[in-house]
Amino acid sequence: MARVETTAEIGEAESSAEVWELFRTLFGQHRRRFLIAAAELDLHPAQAGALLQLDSPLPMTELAVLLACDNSNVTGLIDRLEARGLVARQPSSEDRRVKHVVLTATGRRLRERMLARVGRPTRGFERLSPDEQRQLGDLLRQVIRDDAAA
Amino acid sequence: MARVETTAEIGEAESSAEVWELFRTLFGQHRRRFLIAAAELDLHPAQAGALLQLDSPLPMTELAVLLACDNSNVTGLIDRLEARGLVARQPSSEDRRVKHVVLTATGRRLRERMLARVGRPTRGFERLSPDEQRQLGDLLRQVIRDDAAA
DNA sequence: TATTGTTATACTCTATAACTATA
DNA sequence: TATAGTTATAGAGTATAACAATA
Repeated sequence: MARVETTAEIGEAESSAEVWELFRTLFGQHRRRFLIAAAELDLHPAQAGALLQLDSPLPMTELAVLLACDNSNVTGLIDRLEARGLVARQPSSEDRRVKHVVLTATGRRLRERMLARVGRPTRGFERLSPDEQRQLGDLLRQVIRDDAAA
Repeated sequence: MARVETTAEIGEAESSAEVWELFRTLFGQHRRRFLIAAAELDLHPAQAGALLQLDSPLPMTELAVLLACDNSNVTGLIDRLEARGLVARQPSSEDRRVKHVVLTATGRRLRERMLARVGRPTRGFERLSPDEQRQLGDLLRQVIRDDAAA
């Protein structure tokens, strides 16, 4: 394995733009894995995305926010998942306008198969030492926290 | 701002699965930003994705690989981008079966507008100290390298 | 009045299979 | 024979606008 010089060793400053490019590279690779995994399970990308979001029941509107699509799309999307027996609509008892989308047992199994493909760390992450895992974890938590800060 | 205890301070081991979950969180946020940015520029997600890939000219087939979709989809996708004057088909001089997709001046400008929305680091990344930038950069390069290792 | 979810419409995406041109 | 790209087709995704039921 070739030794890779770090920016620290070279003495150059690492810009946030450079780090962002590395992230975009990983994003792209993950997106391709996601699309391939969805196709293997006969799910369209949006369907696979919805299934992954449904860790717990969600109102239609919240699903639309998470999928970053219009409310009206969710109706058809859930119609088709429902027709395949993967989800069910559960009217809310608090607000009769709201319907919660819930995974069926079949839906949960399919979600698990999807997670087996995209929910596990890649080799690159697994090969990090315990100390590096901790470093990376701390840095990512910091990024997520500061991204969320209004 | 509340102080956040790190795993190091707590003394627990950080698993690669935990780190992967943090990455998936960031991936979801980035995907939503991407979809919103594409909609703002009147681009369908696949069109925006293609534009971003076209930093340099690419054969149709390679674009299909990068977009993780069937070859036949790229034909229609590029048809529509071409109809909007964003890209052009350039027959290869080496292999007359191959066509390279090239951005027009208009296409480049639109790509730049897209990059202005998703090609810049988020606040969380910008707020990392120079030392943290270097740490994160080194860790991500290591992950990308080991992911790529056959 | 505002919000949740649906419907109707028009256009785009996506995979499959069959095809043409070139290698 | 194999590969690059296209065409045709069918089903799904997507935004917009208009709508009913509920808040």
